[in-house]
Amino acid sequence: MSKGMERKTTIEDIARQAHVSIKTVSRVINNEPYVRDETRARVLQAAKQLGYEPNISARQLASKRSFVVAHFYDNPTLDYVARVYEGMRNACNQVGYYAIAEQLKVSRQSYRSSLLDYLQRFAIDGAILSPPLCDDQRLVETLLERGIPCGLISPGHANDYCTNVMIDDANAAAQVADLMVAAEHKKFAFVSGLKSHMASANREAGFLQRLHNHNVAKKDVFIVRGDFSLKSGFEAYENIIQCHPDITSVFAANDDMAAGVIMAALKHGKMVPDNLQVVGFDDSPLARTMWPSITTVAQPVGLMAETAVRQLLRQITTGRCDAQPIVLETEIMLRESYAPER
Amino acid sequence: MSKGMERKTTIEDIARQAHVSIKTVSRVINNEPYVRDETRARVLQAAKQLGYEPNISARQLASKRSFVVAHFYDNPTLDYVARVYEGMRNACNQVGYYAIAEQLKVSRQSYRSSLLDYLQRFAIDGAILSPPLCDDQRLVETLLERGIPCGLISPGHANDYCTNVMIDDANAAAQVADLMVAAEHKKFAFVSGLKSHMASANREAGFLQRLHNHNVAKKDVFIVRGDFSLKSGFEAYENIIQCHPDITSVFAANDDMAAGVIMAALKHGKMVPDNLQVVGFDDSPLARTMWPSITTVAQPVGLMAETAVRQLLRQITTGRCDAQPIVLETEIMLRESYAPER
DNA sequence: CTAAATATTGACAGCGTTGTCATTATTTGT
DNA sequence: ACAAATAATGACAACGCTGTCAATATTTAG
Repeated sequence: MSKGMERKTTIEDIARQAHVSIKTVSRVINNEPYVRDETRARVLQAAKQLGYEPNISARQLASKRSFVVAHFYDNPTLDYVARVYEGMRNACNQVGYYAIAEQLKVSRQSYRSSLLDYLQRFAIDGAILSPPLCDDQRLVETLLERGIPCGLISPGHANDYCTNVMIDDANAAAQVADLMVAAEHKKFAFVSGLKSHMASANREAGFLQRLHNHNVAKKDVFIVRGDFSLKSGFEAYENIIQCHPDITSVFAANDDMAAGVIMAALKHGKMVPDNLQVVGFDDSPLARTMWPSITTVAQPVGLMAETAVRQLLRQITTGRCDAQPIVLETEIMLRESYAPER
Repeated sequence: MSKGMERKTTIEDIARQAHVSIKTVSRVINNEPYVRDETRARVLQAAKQLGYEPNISARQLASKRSFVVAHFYDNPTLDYVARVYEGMRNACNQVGYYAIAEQLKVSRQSYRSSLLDYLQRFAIDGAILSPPLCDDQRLVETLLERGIPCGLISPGHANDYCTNVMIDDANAAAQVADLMVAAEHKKFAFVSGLKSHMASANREAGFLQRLHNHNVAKKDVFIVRGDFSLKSGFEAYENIIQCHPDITSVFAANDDMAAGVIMAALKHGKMVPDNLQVVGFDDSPLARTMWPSITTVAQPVGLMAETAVRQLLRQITTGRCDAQPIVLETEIMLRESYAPER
């Protein structure tokens, strides 16, 4: 039972070694003003030498801050939640914060009271909200009212009182158009998602606009409405091959539909990418797993979360909120479903 | 800035209301002995009435326990990690514990020292290990040496000094055999995973044995080796249809390969499930997303984690370890790729 | 050069809980 | 009924840190 527990070093140890009071050490650790540079350096060195790690519990207890940032989500894929969590952890770990995740079922009547319960039990210093929660005005207000700053990931509209982090869907889709045109394709199809989904609409607009810029005629672009499901992608392609069998290039608003397109193509004897190139969106696990693997637009979900948390922590520290949306770059993951040389 | 923070009730408030000392309240809260039943009831009632929630930080600080259980994993899918996390949270939340997750890259030389670093920074009361970490003897020993009890999820071999939670792969596969035979199929194929993967081998054995029990002749069962990838499932079926075009029933050792089988079938004009029924294993998101959706064996990953944590907490409390493996039930998720009536 | 302003530091009291140990009931054995 | 055991309770000091406020340097203004 002897837990090789060599006592962890405390502020007091540092204070002794640096010949200052524990309060001064505390000031240095917390980056507070009113410490002479020379003193600060001495303390920092002692801390480093002793391998000091602050005791979070003591901090929480004394300061009444929780050093916890929570991610509230509703019903995205677990993969998405995990990526957000990882990004949050990256930002948190460096500065002694904790990240936690909590599902909040908006569909339930009582969601607001269950949020309040939660806040009662676990004090949190900040909240990260992902779609669809980030677009729930009431929810955001509830949090802000209680003095909890919020970071929104991919909000439909940027909120003036929150940190906002998003991608430029239209621009990402435009890059896909560039790619397809560069590969000398002439006839295209776009498989859209539910029209209520703002991002899908932006992707469609960006894609069409850029094709237009490349002098692709309207008649050479076919648009099919899907619902983000694999099956709807399958049906979309059945539709496409029937109406426009000469289409060689399909861009789907998400990866599931892209996979459906590929399967339908397979059924009709079309080889991907030889006879048909397909591009998706999201870089979901399926895009990697699929065979052929799917070329897709990767959203930097983890980085978005990391960025949101960083900005949020800055806001917690300074007290000032910078609502200027931060737009992160997407990346096109070139994989098997797209062949650059034809 | 006024954070509607109506002061939370403390042990002291309860003590006052119940006319006992704070220490007695502490005893009740922690379920310690040496409290008269009548007193206990009085305290409990006061606590309930005041809506008491223990202050975790203060507890941690005073008791030097962390009330944290960590999940260490290496490289499973994020989906898996998320499910484990959810299960852990279920077990933890009820009893005031916290769950955290941390990736530990075994491939890196320094993984052991990075674990020690981690343990240095975040004291934890228990660890949950999932494959492949749960089979790393050195890792487990390192943790046990430091007095940290471990719970293993799906270990290759049960460890006598840990909590072990697993499923019965052979039995689950046997149930699949029952299902297929019940649907009056006569010729079968099994697509295996990597042979180094113990679970895959068990699934194969269980499946074959049960078919044999149903008087299916050896010649009516065809085995193809895959590597868990979708592509290998695709190739497996190309192989199957070439050698035994009359096979109507395929069981794959995981869902990705099952999806590959379905795609290959599609290419060859076979409709699923009309001309071919396919069953997978794992209940991965793909099995739900796929069209047709895949009938598969669901591992209760969340429940396994929850169970492991519960047993682990019991061990932390009592100090005694019950290494008797806990075997949980799998569930067959009937979906589109299997048609019971033919 | 001196008073006032400001920068820098430290003493000390909590934060809400648990651990230790002393104290006071209650039960048990004879 | 009495001593010895055991059950039940409480007083008080940690735990490691931050907040408050007083004390002491140092700089600035006049």
